Amino acid sequence: MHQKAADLKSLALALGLSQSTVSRALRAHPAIPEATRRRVAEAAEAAGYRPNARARGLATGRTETIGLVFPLQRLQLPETNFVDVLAGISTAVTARNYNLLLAPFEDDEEGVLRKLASSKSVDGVMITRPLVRDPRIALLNTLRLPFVVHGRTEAAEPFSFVDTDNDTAFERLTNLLLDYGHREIVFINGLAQFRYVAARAAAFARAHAARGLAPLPDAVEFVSMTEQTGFVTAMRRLAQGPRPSAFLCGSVFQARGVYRALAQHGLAVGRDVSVACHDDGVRGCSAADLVPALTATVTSIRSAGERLALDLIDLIEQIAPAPVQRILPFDLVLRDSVALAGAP
Amino acid sequence: MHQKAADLKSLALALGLSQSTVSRALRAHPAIPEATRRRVAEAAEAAGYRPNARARGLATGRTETIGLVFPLQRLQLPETNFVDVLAGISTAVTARNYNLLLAPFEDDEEGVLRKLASSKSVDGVMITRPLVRDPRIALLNTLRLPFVVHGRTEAAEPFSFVDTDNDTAFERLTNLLLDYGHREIVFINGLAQFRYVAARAAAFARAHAARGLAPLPDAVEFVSMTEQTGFVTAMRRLAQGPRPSAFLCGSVFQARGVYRALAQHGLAVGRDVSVACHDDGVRGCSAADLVPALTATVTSIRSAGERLALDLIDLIEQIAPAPVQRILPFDLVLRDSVALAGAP
DNA sequence: CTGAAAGCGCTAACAT
DNA sequence: ATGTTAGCGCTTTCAG
Repeated sequence: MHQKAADLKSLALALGLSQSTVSRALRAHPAIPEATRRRVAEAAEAAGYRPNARARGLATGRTETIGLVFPLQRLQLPETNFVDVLAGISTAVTARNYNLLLAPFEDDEEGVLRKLASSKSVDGVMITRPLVRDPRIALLNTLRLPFVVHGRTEAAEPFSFVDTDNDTAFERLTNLLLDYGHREIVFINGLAQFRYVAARAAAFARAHAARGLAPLPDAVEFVSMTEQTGFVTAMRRLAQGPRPSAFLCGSVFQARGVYRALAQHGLAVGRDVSVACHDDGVRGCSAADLVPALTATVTSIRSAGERLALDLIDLIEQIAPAPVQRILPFDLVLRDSVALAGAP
Repeated sequence: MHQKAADLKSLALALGLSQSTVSRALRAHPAIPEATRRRVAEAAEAAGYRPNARARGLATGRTETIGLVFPLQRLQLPETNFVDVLAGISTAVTARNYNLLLAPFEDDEEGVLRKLASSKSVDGVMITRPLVRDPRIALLNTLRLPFVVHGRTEAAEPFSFVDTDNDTAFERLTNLLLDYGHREIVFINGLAQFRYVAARAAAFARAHAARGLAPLPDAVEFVSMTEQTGFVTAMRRLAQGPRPSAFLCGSVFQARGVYRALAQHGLAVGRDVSVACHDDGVRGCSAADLVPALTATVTSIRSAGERLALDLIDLIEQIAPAPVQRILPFDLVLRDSVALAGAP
């Protein structure tokens, strides 16, 4: 047995067939009879043949690789849901037999996108955390690089996205607190530049308006999504002016900080001050595990990641017509952190 | 302005040069005079030219892409240092202008490695968490795919690795506890199949033996590296037999669990029972932040990830001769969790 | 049903 | 210093 390169040419030679026949047989081209297909498949198996991805890509114009573009910084934060998104994406690419190219950037995201597009190293990309108005949409459209956004944004042109139903979730959370009689609600939201943060703030306002109620002045705090920020913000709000009757948080991280602040003030979550939040299902950070258990709208950011990749692949393979726009559902789970306002 | 394909051919045509000259000029080949180089560079810039990565790869046999092969499961654990490794790797590939291909697997790691090798989609790979005897080393060597291992293993053939100095770290940690007079030390270690776990256990034994001391029977617990496991294991050891005088932990996660177990038993860390551990510098999980602050050997797993990628790239570009074997240093940081044994 | 031949876009001898 | 000419390993017309 001589160790040949195990490429198409040598396979064809060994089988006494032409390269094209072997190529077709391997890809189960209809014009190839079952018998030949089998024979070729066996020879390929025996030789340990695998097509050279680059050569195939050069010939077909496709790489079966998708890219994930993200700020390097997102891996450096002490708290991040990025891993969960990545886990979902990994599941999807494994299932669909695609490769995943990680494209971190420090500041020049546009450069990275341009490079991915023109070097043809991926068939499409996923981008995350869109701004309220996000220039990447227009860029990717002109680059003609298929893409799916994790989250929505305002854009003139249509684009594909996978997003949590933030509007409804925060409307329901706000309504829940209002139903329980809370009128002084502080909403610890995320940073204002992100579209989902804006959507949540709008939902909060909408729920109040629908009942002819006005939120507290400065009801909404636009801060980062960390335990520390949740803590600091809650401490500040507890120190100044009348005590809020409830806190609404954008993430379990923030809610943890709020719990800590309340404990520090000797206030019992639920009895003294209610807390509710949105729970993305980040590993090891479940609203259910706080004490007392935290009322939350729960989704799975992991499956959002999975859908993100699956939708992109469908788009690339034209299984789905563009744009694919998907809004993921959530459950509102009542636990112990919300109680009637002004109870004993 | 007509929108040409912006490939080498059209560039060459527009410039009135041959493809090869343009190709050379773009890569600053010495035989090309500065004037031409400039002219070409400007035209390329203007046309927005970027080489087609696949075509270049096919011609050169190189992709400027490295792969990271890992069990999908590692992204699903509630506690993992994987993100930190990934952050380091991302920094390195960004700096060296390489691409990073993520290759998750469910069970068939060998299949993934074979595929990466034969499809020629990466120039080399990084593998992690080697077993005591790891079959991947031999496989990768026969596949002739350049690789660097995060961690060491027993192997007949030489291979490149980046590893923490586990032996020395755990020898020093053990010696520290012994110096403080502790004789009943429980070592909450990792799972026995991993080589670094075995190395740590050996260091623990060595430190005892050097003083003619015998560890407790069943001194070493081979369990997973989570807070929960640390908690459960410590609870068990506290319930059965004489109370250990100190706990040594493999990770801050486990140490957190030990802290919780001690609190539950009304024991004060430091005063009643000492605790020491190894701290990989995982984001948001620093030994310094526990209360009381935890004595630990500290390293940066992030920079280990960075070295891992840098060494692989050096190997690929033959900047460094194989094998590159790097053992990373650590600091032993004394904090408040270790006190003299049998003190008031 | 199968084969011959022409690319895909680039690099790298080998000329000149 | 620049051009000519083969490929790299595969897919895909186009003929038979």
